[in-house]
Amino acid sequence: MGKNSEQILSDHNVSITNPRILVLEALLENKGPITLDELQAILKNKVAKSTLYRVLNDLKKIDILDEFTSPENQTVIELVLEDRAHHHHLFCSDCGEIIDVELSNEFENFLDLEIKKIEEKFKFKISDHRVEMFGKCTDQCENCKS
Amino acid sequence: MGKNSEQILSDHNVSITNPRILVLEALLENKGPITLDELQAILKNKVAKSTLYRVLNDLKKIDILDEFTSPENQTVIELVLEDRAHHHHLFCSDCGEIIDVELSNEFENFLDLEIKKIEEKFKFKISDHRVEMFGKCTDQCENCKS
DNA sequence: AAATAAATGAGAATTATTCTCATTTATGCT
DNA sequence: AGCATAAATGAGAATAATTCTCATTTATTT
Repeated sequence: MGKNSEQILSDHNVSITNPRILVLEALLENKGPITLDELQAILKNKVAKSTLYRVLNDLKKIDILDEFTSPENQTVIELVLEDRAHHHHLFCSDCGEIIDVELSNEFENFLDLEIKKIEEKFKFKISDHRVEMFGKCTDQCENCKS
Repeated sequence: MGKNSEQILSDHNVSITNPRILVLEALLENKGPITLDELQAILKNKVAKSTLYRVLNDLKKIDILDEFTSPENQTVIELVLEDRAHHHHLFCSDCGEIIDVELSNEFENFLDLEIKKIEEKFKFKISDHRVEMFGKCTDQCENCKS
């Protein structure tokens, strides 16, 4: 099984505190992206709202938290540990579900070539990229059943 | 030269009003993505803030406005007229510049194949996608010179 | 040109996020 | 283990972003 939250914190030289542990545990348990609203609901009465924002910023600073915005303009966060493979996201506009997706190595190689071309054309140094896909899940999804 | 703003509005069956024209003209003039802050600055004293938000929502409803969030969490908007080629975005973390990028047909075809695989695997119907690239522009950029 | 429906401006209300500061908790040292 | 110090937290105030309200103005239809 994966690292526990205290391990993660000490690995990154930040102090081990209860709110940080609670946030990390919630994110580890969820496995995958989660909206800020959902996380707040999970941690209600356990972590003060201001502290939650602070902890999330702390995790961003030590580079283990990815934050992005859903097509519905919801803030979405996701733990990115070293062992997580590079991946992308799939959004369902019906139920709001966000799914981690891995694309083939073949594809990623092709994209890397494209990126080299872009770097030359625009005199850029590109350090990262993200592919987002938008659509609807059909019927097998928990959320859509409701 | 491209369509004028009144044309665009009537093409989409929405009434032609001054605030809408001003917003469209600002977006047409800018050509490319613009942050909400920048747009607000351009339209200060010309369009009320509440009206600006409303107009942007109107444009989204008629599907000619794309909104997304920069890595710095800035709201970014961009006019998407029918004649705009499908494209992606390149973000500079130094100066905040956002550049429209077109990727090769070859690449888009490859990506479409990948997307078909994803659709099967996750039982999704994918209607759109977006590739975002993050990096730094080197030295030729207006903003970075300052 | 009048009647009706829709859009606007101004600011209030709401929501999201950051900040302040007194108190609590973690860490390093002995 | 126990103290001293620095860091983190909770609660709510402050700020920023967005939506809402409603009286007035502007478009549209006839």
